[in-house]
Amino acid sequence: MRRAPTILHLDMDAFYASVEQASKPSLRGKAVVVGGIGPRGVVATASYEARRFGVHSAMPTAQARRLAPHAAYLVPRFSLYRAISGQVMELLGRLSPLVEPLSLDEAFVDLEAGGTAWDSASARARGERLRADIRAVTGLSGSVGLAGSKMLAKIGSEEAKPDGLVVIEPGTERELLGPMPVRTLPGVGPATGDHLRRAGMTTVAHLAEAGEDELVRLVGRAHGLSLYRMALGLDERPVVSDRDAKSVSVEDTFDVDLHDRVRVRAEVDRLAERCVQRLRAAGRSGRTVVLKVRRYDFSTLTRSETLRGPTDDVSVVREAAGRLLDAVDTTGGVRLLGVGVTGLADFTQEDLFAQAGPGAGVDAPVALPDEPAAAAEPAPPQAPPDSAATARKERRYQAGHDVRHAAYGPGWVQGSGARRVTVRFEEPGSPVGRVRTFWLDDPDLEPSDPLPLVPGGRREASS
DNA sequence: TCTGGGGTCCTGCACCAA
DNA sequence: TCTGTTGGTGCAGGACCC
Repeated sequence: MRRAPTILHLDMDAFYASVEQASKPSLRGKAVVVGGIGPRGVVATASYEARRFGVHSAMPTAQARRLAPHAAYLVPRFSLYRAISGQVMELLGRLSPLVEPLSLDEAFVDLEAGGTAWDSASARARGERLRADIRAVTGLSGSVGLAGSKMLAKIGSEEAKPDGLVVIEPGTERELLGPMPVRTLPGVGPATGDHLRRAGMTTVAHLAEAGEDELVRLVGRAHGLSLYRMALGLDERPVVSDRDAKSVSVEDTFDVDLHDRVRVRAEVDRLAERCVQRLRAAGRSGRTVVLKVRRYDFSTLTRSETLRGPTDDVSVVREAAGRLLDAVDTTGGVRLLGVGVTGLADFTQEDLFAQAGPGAGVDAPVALPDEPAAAAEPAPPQAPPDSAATARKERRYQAGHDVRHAAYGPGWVQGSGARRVTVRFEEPGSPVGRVRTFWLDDPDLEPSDPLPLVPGGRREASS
């Protein structure tokens, strides 16, 4: 535990929803829900306006629609979020070489390692400057926590939300943590929280009082030891940049359960191909192939097979996934399928050995399927790419995505159906725009790339 | 109400070899 | 040779995170 609050945690406020509000003037101040909009979709992010109706992340979208029927429901645009995240991460990189991204909208920064803060006052000044720079460059707000450890910095940014900054002064940790619910601590989710509650522990102070031995007895060795230290406010985990991925996987939930075994096998093949594409794009190979099956009753099982050496050969992964599927009973229906690869390496052994299974190994390289560019990013959960013949056609105009009309200019899809698409013509810097409806095959209308949120691309931030 | 997608880490068990 | 121990590896499942 360091003596100055020089670990910074940044958390962008309702990130996906805020990006959508920034790029669509008509949605500012309105309830916006971003996530899967199909029958089995869940909410990824809700704007603060939508949260007032009780909508929150991970809630089934169908339930959100009942709570907030008038909200705007939009499909995520990951390529845009990634681009904006890149701008934010670049600002963090100016503060320190030690930046640890946790996701597109969250990161830790070690200010001391960057020599940009050494005490409470300098850390606070850096944090406020960062928030101003993020606003100038992206037009969005982020909340900042500053403390002597990662755990407390994260708790600080949570307290600071929305659009604030909180410094937790070293020495005040136990007093601050004591009354907080156990769920505040990282690693305590619903199951552990319930477990602890049944043992009579509902606050962090209860955990500190219980002692190490009791916590180890309750939740296991590794978890118990770390839980006890966290409860005392002790957290020595360093900020680590450049973490290597340990696995690559893809999965799809189907709008309707699959019963046809041939179809299930075809989906597994397709997922294996997508998985290998991602693997290759990352320049990696993997040794263990994992098949995931979620059945009609939501019971989930995984089966894995370890090869003799790492591979990035699509036929090897496909064959292994197929063998794993052969050993799984899918009667009753399949809700989700996934294929993943773990045991990642930077080389392959395909040239050295023929891998297990007929048809695999040292034969000619197998061409990857010719997928559209959009396949490089996660498929929206509500629309597995070929879940229905109609999906391909309608996917051209997903709710929230950008379009351009030859006469009316840039806009975004407000909705589509009955062979028509409704577009609102506005852009980040414009006033609220007007709505017009077109035929799906209108030649003057086409999908387009997102426009920058801050007019003129980006402004230079202070350094 | 009816539960996404992409990950990480831990635990327990089986098996094998020294 | 048999038995018990220990440690590594593979596998499956669970919990958690964003």
